[in-house]
Amino acid sequence: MHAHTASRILPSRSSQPEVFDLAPLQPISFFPAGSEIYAQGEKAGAFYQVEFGAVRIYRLLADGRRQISAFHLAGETFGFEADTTHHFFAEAINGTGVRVFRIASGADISRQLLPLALKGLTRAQEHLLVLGRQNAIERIAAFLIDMAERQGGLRQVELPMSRMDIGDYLGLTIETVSRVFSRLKDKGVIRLLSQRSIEIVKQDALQTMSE
Amino acid sequence: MHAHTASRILPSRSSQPEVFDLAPLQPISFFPAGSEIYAQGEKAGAFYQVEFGAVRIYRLLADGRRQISAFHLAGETFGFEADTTHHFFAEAINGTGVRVFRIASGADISRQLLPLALKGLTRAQEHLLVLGRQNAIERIAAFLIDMAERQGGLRQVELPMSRMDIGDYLGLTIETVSRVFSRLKDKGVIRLLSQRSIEIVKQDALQTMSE
DNA sequence: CGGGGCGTTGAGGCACGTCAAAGAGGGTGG
DNA sequence: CCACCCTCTTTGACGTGCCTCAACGCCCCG
Repeated sequence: MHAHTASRILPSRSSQPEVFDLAPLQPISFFPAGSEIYAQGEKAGAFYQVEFGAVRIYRLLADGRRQISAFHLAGETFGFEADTTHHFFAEAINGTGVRVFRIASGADISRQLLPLALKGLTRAQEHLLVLGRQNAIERIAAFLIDMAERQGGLRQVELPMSRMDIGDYLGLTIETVSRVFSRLKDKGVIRLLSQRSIEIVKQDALQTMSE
Repeated sequence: MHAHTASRILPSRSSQPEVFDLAPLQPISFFPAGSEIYAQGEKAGAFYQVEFGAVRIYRLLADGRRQISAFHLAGETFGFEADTTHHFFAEAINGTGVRVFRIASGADISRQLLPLALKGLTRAQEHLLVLGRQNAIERIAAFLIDMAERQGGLRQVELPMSRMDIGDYLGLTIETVSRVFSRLKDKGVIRLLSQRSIEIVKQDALQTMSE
């Protein structure tokens, strides 16, 4: 874990701020783009709250195939594990500020953690439906709607991650992701403002496609 | 919820028995094959421990496509939710005995529930890798290994669910499931003892295929 | 012994993956 | 400030693994 502690506190864009009373003034660690926050097999014992930036949680197969199980944006919490070992990798996608909450041995924070764990469980199970039973257009539509909701439901949505990340999250190749984006653009459902920023033009059409 | 309370307590085949001290003597409810334990949208407020039989947790798309997010065998616990509403359906696959633990309002059982929620979260995230990045043979191999481990690691594995259930769990059609079973049989990796019972002949080959 | 659900097998099609090449940003150094 | 370069993205042509549609087989239970 190679983190630089930030000298000043940067503002959080959190849409759902979560406060933990066990340690009110944790310092913020800064992780450069692409840097590792923790690795699979590493000892766990903390949890993390994104202050700014974005994080990807993933797992690898021996031949390099990658599945991103979750993205975490500003305000969201991640990193708690079933046992004392991390089962996944966590990396900063862009320059990312993370508040690290070390769990003091003996401390019981199950009350705070349980709702977060349950929310994560529901999210993961819903994502199973996407990966198991939806086609490429439906996957992208569901992804865009989810990203829009997590950014406050605005029409303009920032995508902090690459096409490769999106593909590895949705179980698709970068080419398929790119082609579906183009098809949605041609249909007038979305506009590509820049490579990492889209505008949802026809919210209802997108909603219909995601079902 | 149409359950018949069992008149006698049947033995659990649990490999990982879990005991909750909040209510030591819950009665067992019996659910016939195919019956609903709870439905999506229903009010939550309990959790469930399988005594015997098997349960499927699933979600539906509007057009009937189904994704089973988890199977629960004897000894396993399910049914806790992030908010007060169920996000999934739960059905008995075969005749199934379930111990229902109602959560008294105000009671704090987060200490007991958190490890279960975290284990479920890890399981779901690992299943995401299977659905997102593995092909049909790898999915079936991983499924059989998982079922074998959960039944004590024996060579003979009981599959309480239909091919359709397996397909809806692995994101495959029944035909593909059946074809992969046949290919594994032809290769001598497994033997089909009956439709719902297989023997793992080459454990190591199966392990290799699942990676 | 007969019916019905579940499972298996085959033939053909299609959605997505693979391979390849060109295009678009954006970051850096001159 | 601009030009270059590197990486990411887009687009096209083609291949293939799984799905779809169809028929048959096998249990299991009456």
